[in-house]
Amino acid sequence: MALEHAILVSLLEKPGSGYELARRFERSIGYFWTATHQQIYRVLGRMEADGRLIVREVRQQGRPDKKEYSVAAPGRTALSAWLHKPIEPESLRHDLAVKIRGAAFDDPAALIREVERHHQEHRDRLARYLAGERRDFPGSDPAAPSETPDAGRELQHVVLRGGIAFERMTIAWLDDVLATLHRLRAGPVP
Amino acid sequence: MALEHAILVSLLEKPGSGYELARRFERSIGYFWTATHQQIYRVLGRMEADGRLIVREVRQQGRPDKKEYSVAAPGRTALSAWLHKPIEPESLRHDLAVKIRGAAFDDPAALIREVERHHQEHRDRLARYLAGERRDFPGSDPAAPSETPDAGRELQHVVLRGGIAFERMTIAWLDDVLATLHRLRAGPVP
DNA sequence: AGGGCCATGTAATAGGTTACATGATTGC
DNA sequence: GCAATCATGTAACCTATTACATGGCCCT
Repeated sequence: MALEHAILVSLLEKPGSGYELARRFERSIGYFWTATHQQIYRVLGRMEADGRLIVREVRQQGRPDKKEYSVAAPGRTALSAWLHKPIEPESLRHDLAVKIRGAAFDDPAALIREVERHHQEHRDRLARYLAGERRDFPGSDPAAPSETPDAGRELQHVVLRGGIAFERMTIAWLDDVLATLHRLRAGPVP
Repeated sequence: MALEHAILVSLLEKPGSGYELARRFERSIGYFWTATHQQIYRVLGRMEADGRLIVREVRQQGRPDKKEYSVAAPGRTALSAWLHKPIEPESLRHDLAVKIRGAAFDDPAALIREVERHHQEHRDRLARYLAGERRDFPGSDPAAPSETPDAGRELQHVVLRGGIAFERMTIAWLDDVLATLHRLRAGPVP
C-alpha cells in the first residue's frame, strides 16, 4: 500500500490539508501516483488515528477552515522502514492495450478515434510536465548542477524526468498504433 | 473493470482453462495486464454464471481434468460494447518513484541497490519480450508486411512493441536515477 | 443567477491481494 | 524422497471507485 507512503512523502515535503493533497495528486505527484479525495480523506483519518500524523485546525478567512496534517515521528519511522524494504518491480495495467488486441474481433478502424483521444491527452500531459520543469527546474540542463546540490530537488527532478520520458514513449507508441490501424484499414482493400 | 475484457480477448484468441489463462497473464498478456489465478477463477465463475462464457469439461490423461472456457455470444457483445465506449487515459502508479522522492528524507545512497534490482528485472523483461518478438514475429522489420495482413497478428505485434518500448524507456530512466543517486553521494562530500 | 473553487466527508460496491487448502503426475 | 508443474478453488482482508451529500465564497 503505497498511498500511505506517498502521503507521508508529500506531507514531509510540505504539510497540508486533504484537499491540498488531492490537488497535489492531480499535479506533481500525479505522474507517479493517483488518488481521489475520498481515498485521501479516509487514509488521512486512519493515519491520524494510528498516530502517524498530527492535525492542526487552521481557521481561514473567506474560505472554509481546514485541517492541516503533518508527519509525526512514528510516520517518519514507518516511511523509513518501507524505504529499506525491497518492493517488487511493477507491471503495467493498460486498458488501451486490451482494447487494441480486442479490436481484432471487432472493427480495428473504429478504434482510431479513441487512440487519437489518448494521444492528445498524453501530449497535453507532456506539455504540462515540460512547463512544470521549466518553471521549477530552470537552467539545470548543463549537466553541472554544481551550485548547491539539494537532494530533495534533484530527486524531484529525476522523478519528473521519468514522467516526461513515460509520456514521450507513450506518444511515440500511439503513433505506431495509429500507423498500424491505418495500414490495416488500407491493406485489406486492394 | 478490464480484467473481464482481457479474459474475453484472451479466450477469443484461444479458448483455455483458468490455469492456462493465469499462465498467459504471466507471459504475453503480462506486458499490459496482470492477474493472479485466484482472481481469474473468481471472474471466470462469475462470467460463466452471467452467460458470457461456456465451459467444457475436458478429461485428460496424466493430468488433472480441466474446464475449458470459451466465449459465448453475450460475451462477444459485451466486449464489443466496451470497445466502442471511450475510456480514460490511464495514469501511472509507480511505487519506486514514491521511494525515490522519499529518499530525500532518508539516505539516498541506500536506494542504489533497490534501483539496481529493478533495473535488472526490467532488463530481463526486455530480453524476454525481444525473444518473444523474434519467435512470434520473425522478419517483420522491413516495414513491408505485404504478405497476408492478419489484423490479429499485427495488433498483437504493436502491443508487444509497446511493452518493449516501455521496458526500454524504464531502463533508460533507471540509468538516469542511478546517475543522480551517485552524484548525490559524491557531491556533498567535499 | 450560475459556475467554479475551497473544503470535508459517508456509503455502497467492485476489484485486488494474501493466505490457506488439496491432490495427482513427472523428472531429478 | 522432493520439487515443480498442472489444476482448482475458498476466505479474509485491504484498496479503490462511484455516487451521494453539504455549504460558503468569488467572479461574471
